[in-house]
Amino acid sequence: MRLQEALLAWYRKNARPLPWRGEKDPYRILVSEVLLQQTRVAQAIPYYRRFLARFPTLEALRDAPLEEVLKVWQGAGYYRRAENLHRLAQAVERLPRCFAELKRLPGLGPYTAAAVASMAFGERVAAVDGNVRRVLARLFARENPSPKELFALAEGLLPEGEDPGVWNQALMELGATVCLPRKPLCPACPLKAFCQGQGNWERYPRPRRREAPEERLAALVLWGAGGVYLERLSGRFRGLYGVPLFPEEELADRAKAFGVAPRYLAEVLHALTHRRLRVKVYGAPWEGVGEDPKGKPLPKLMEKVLGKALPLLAHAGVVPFPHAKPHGVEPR
DNA sequence: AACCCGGGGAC
DNA sequence: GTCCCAGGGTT
Repeated sequence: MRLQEALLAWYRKNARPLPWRGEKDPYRILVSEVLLQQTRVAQAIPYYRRFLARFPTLEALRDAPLEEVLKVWQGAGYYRRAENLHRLAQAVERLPRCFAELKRLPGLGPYTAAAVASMAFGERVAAVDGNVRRVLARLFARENPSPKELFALAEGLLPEGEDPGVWNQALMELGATVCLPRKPLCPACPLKAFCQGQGNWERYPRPRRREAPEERLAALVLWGAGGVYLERLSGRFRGLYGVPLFPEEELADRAKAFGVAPRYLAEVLHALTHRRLRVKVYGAPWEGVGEDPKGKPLPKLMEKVLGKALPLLAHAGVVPFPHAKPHGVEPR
């Protein structure tokens, strides 16, 4: 048990003071864990505060319209998380108290269910996130450990008679602050005496790279009375709002469907992890009634698209919104 | 187990 | 540009 004591002693001294540290309210723990899915701590913190200020309880979240939930989530990314959280609030009266049942809730996989079960309810279950995966891969010198193997290794490390929630957090904290992906601080590591990957950290876990293929899209900015045409997006960015976005080759069909003759305005590049989006932005005056995009939850890509299109449309003689001033984009 | 999905930001 | 973040879901 010396390894456990070493890590816990280190954690007590070095744990970062995060807003959810020591939190016992299961709902608040749930919100923090969902926000932290594939999201860095520093980015999640302001959303955590904002979300709980607006939706302090499961009931408050349940009674809120989805659009408002998305609005609070705007900018955090992975908007399905917000949808799932909202669905979850409407599906259960209160949060289930064990890992197996938590895992059945929408948006809760093995990691989040284990995190909530251990931190909120003290269940003795290992939470394996990206940090823990890296720590364990190095500690046990595994190049490509499977989720099953990682879970078994993590279970084996769970200390007796200690708070499993604290232990899980300690392991993650080590990965987040010492056992770093690129430049691990091995000399400062409390587990260096136990680490089988010492000196070969770059082998564990073996990095696997995937190429991000390019996707060619077109966006159509239609300017009518009162603003631009916005629709609820489906597929990518599902749940948020934006101008029509579609494969480039569909431009003619879409323009015809709207009865407009679009002209090319600009090109926007947007990189996701697995795709590089190359978006040609087209604009056209439009007969319909548009909206002010300011009040809608928009993904970053749409902010880029509108940021380029609106000043150019203004230049083309369409009346812009007061706030849609050209910011740095000079029309030519 | 393998693969797909997806926003953002640090570097 | 690359990498990966306190992953989830489907096949």
